[in-house]
Amino acid sequence: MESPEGDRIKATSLSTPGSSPAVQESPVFNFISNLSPINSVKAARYTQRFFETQFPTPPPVFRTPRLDLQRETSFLKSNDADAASRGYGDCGNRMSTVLVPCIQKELQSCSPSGCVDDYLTDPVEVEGCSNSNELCVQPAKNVSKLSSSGFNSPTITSPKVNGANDRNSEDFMHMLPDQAEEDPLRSLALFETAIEQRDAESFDGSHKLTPTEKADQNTGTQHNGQDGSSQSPKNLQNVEADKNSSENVGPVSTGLLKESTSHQRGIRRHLQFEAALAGKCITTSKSHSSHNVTQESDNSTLPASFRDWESLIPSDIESREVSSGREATSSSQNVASRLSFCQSEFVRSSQNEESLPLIGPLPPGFSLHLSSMAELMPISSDLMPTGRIHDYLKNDQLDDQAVVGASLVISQYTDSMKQISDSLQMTLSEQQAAPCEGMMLTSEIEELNQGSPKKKRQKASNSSESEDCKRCNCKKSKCLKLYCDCFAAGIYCIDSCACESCFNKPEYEETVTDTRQQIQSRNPLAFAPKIVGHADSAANVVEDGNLTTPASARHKRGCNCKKSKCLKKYCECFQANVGCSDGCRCEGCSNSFGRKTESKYQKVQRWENQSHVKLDAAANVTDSTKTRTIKPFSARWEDLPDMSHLTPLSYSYPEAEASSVSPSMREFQNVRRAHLHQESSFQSSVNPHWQSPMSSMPQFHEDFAEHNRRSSYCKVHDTTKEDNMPEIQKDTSTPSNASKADIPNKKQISPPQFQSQELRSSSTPGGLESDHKFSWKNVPSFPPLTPYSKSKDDIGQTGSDFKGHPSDNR
DNA sequence: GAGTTTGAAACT
DNA sequence: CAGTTTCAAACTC
Repeated sequence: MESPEGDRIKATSLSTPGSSPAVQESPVFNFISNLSPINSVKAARYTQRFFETQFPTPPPVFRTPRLDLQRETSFLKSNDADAASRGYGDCGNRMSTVLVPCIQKELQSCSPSGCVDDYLTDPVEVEGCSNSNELCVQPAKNVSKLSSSGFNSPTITSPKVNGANDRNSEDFMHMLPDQAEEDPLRSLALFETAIEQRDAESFDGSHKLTPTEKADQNTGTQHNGQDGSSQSPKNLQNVEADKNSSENVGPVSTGLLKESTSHQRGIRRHLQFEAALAGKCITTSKSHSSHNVTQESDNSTLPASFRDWESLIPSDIESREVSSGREATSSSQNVASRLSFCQSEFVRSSQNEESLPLIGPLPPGFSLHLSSMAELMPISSDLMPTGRIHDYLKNDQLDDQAVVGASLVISQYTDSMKQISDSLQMTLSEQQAAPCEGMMLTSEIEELNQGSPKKKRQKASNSSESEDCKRCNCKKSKCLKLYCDCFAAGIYCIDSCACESCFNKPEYEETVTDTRQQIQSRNPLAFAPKIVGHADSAANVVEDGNLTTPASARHKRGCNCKKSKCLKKYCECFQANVGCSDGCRCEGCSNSFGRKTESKYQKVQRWENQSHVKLDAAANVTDSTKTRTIKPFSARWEDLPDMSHLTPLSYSYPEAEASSVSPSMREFQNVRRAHLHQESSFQSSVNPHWQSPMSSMPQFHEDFAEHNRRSSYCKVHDTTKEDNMPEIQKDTSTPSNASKADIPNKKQISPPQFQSQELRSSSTPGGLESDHKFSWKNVPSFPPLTPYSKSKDDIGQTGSDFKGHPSDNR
């Protein structure tokens, strides 16, 4: 555990020449810092530098393959594609870039508060540190989770404690912030001691854990080789390794770690996205003054579940939490409450602020994909009283006025903290386990968690959002195969899942990662969205008064339905509310959202024409051919809205209609949905939760919003994906033989107008011959599978299927 | 709620 | 690559 401390200290001193100015040494500053997480910045900074000096290359957690980046981006793109890229694959670059201004700021202002501000705005600097310091482990884990959606990042299982968690530090930390207010002198002394020891030992702690982490990872690797197929996941052993390593760190924290680490991690995993949103919530609502200030300050009691975001605020609070496992554990539910609360707050606020990306309530388990959102969320230092304190303390003006002013700020700070803490705790029971829009009550949640899997499932099915808030029910796959919807979606299973022997949990992160890697090795796009949609296809064109909404979204590989005729949810295309394409191998396709081939569409047209004939016999000749002549462009899905008035049904959203109509009616409505989706100018399958930057046309925003209100935010597996299809995938050129879409291809740029045409053609699966000229040339995701593009007529399909009375075609 | 059907995923 | 098996969701009764 010997470390080249001298070198590191040198490096540290170089980067922070003014690390100990008069301000920091002053009692006033100590006291103030004692009441705020300012001091943590110092530790984090040290660890960051330690990392920088010790490891020239970024930690392996940054080695997220581009594919994963795409996947992650698919979830983030809706918010901010650029930000997403910054938050993920470019995190290393980002780190390097943000570090410079941060250090510059430090040089400009040696005040810790200033540093806090810097850290709050440059969270990635913390992330760059992947080593053992508590303040760095969390960021590292955060990064790990960022890439864990790809499950590619090695698990950083190092304990969340280090040498910095010495007795004095812990005592000092425990005082914050309430006790400090009551006993400033003691806190002052403890703080000074803690600072001194941290300065001297933070490197030791980091150094201590570095080999431990390595050993830990090696242990995991060995286990991987030993029991790749073992029933007990290797992560279990890693967990043990964690504990062992933690014991090496320090006796004070080890026991507490054992108590809390597992639980905290589990909770944290489930709340990652919420934590991210919480961070964003704070950012968003920074103008809301005390409320948000308290949210931020309330971190002092937040357990690990919140630290993913909290890591952006490097603070002794973290180590305090770790050292106080009891506190962390007991408050974990509060965290969930707070986070959920903040999530909803954020959603509301984000919807009111144009500058913010539109994010709806997110499904639970988004952790793997959205944990990186925290990185995208600049944290305002305005929320922290440190900035205001800094105003008092800057220029080393430590006169009485400064002391009084700073004390006032601190007092307000602590008061608001308490208030918000109370208010947030009230939301706990309602928000904690209500993954989908908080619709489940605490009693329901408890019942759900206590009951059997079936009971869980039943409960879930009874909940109002159950239809969309899908939870797996895996029995044998251990939720480690694509059979598992959660796993396939890149999310962890949650309590509401009814799965058995589930390993798709944060505790088995490494197992999940390895499994995922294996699957990806077989199929690099196995975790890519199955539904690819061109959001910009929303550029509906009004042709001849008809809205030509291309059903751009398609199943990437296409379905292979044989008996369901693509009219049931067995069909992935139908399930995703997308039409079948020529890439589908389905037989007897009657997908109401769009059939595979043209012939079926012509039958629809015939049906439409027949309807016209019936209603307007005087104007139209009964000959359907003549009808087509009258309306030459009617052979398009876009024209289907015209016949909406001929149908006895009024459109209702799928979720609303599903439960209130008979099966036969439902299928008929499915048919109607095919064109009503066009009517609504957007496919329902287009992700209502994550607005793609590509969907820039304003008229669709309302559609999105409306759909957003009506549909659950938990449709992770189908609809969420398509709109979030990474640009690189959306525009990816796929060889014609890449029917399995296994090969990511180079980006192909096509003229907008051409794409529009192409998309239009895609909206008419099985469109007219004239439409085939587009031939998916630039829609590589749906390669023309000519062998399967045989006419539906050959299959013997009848137009009656589309008339909405297929009832049960089996 | 149990059993059946279905098609994707996994396996050979 | 094709055929088979496994699996979990969808569906039916």
